[in-house]
Amino acid sequence: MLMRTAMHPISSRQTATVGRNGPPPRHHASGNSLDLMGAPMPFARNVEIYGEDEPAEYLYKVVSGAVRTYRVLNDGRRQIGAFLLPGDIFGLEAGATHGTSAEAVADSVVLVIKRSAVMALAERDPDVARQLWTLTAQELGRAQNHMLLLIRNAQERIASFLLEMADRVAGGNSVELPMSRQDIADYLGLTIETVSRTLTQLEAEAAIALPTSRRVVLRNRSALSELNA
Amino acid sequence: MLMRTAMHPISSRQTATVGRNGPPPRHHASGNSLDLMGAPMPFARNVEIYGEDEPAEYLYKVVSGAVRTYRVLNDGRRQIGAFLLPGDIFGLEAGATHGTSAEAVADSVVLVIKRSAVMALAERDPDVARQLWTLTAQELGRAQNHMLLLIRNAQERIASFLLEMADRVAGGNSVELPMSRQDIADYLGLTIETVSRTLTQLEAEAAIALPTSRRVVLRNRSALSELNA
DNA sequence: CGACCATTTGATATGGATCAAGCGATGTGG
DNA sequence: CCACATCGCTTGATCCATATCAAATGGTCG
Repeated sequence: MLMRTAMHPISSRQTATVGRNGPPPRHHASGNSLDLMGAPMPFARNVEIYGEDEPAEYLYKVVSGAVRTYRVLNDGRRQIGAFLLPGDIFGLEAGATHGTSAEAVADSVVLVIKRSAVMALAERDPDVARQLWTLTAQELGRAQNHMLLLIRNAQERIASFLLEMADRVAGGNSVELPMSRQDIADYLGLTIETVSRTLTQLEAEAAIALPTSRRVVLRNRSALSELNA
Repeated sequence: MLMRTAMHPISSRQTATVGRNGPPPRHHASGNSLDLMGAPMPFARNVEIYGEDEPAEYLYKVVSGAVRTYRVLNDGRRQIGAFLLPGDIFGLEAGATHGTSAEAVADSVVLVIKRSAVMALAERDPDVARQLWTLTAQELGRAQNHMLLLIRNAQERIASFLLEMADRVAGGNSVELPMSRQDIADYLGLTIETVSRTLTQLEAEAAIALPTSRRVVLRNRSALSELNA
């Protein structure tokens, strides 16, 4: 059983992790307590932002583009745990090292925030501590939902994915997907072929339209919601 | 696709949730900062400890027996997210409500701890706050591992499960499983038949022995570890 | 002993993986 | 600016792991 999956592509070679190149220049960004003192940093498509088991020196917030976090099995099978979209925070760890790897799905800009600064703040301010905890708890909730997703059939997984993306991207019923079919497959625990076929099938059933391969129009949300169970 | 699964059994009727019956009498238990002020409470096999979306008034620590946390899809499919064994803490939420349901797998004793007390403590003591966060982060790590599990084949899932249980139960190579085949199936995203067949198959391959259906002897850990990938 | 429940085993069906080829868009070098 | 190589996606044919349906076995409790 060796389901084809992206065998962590070019990324491992063209790594551009912050930690290795030294910290980015400081920069002030006003906003919520966790938006403090971050430096915006560009990452090209498929470039690694951090690797599993690397020391968690920074945490991150997506400004533009999209990011995937994932883990890889010995034999190369990849499970994408989350897609992060603008506004989403990622790479926040309670422990010393990252539990997943992260890569830019498309050309992206990411706010890079020093973990030590936030941790020091949390030490003194219970509200900040609570926010950190809450962020981790939300990620846990997402992970638990994702487990439920992985026991459903292909149509249900795709429907769920499309509804999720439509809700998060906020463009009404028309969504421009930032990720490839392979990314979707590795997020949903399916093969690229099954993803493609299922999308075609949903189009045939008039649940969606596919003007281009990356653009999806939800034509019948309630049909998708029923699949979403 | 309606994979048979335990349709949340008797439990919903014979609920014995703490919140509904009023708090248990106070009782002092010495130990780590989170072991404070808990009252031991017995739960019979298959009895609900708390339900999804119920207010999280208490957190819990297994004293003896075993507990399962799970979520259920509309159509009844159940995904067990974790088995909790003696020493494990569960039901700790950053938000106001529980994200999963919890039931006793076998007759169990559980330490019931008032959440408000712990929260108040965390407000003043950054170390306690950090511990709460760390506990949630560990659960997140488990959930991420579990997602990886769910994309593997049946043999790999079973092998991984057996190694996990053997490590946690700490009885050398011989493990008495507290849970039924149905529980295992719902934990691994398989059917009860596939679980049974795969165990039989591993026994035929001399990787394990099954003196009784609940007792598993690991005869060849390295064979199992290879499957564990 | 008999009823019940959990587990195993057998036979068959099927959803999604695998293997393979074609197609359209995008980018590159001549 | 066009021809060609490349890449991502779709479609087709077939296979296989696991689900499903069904029955037998075994262990437990009254």
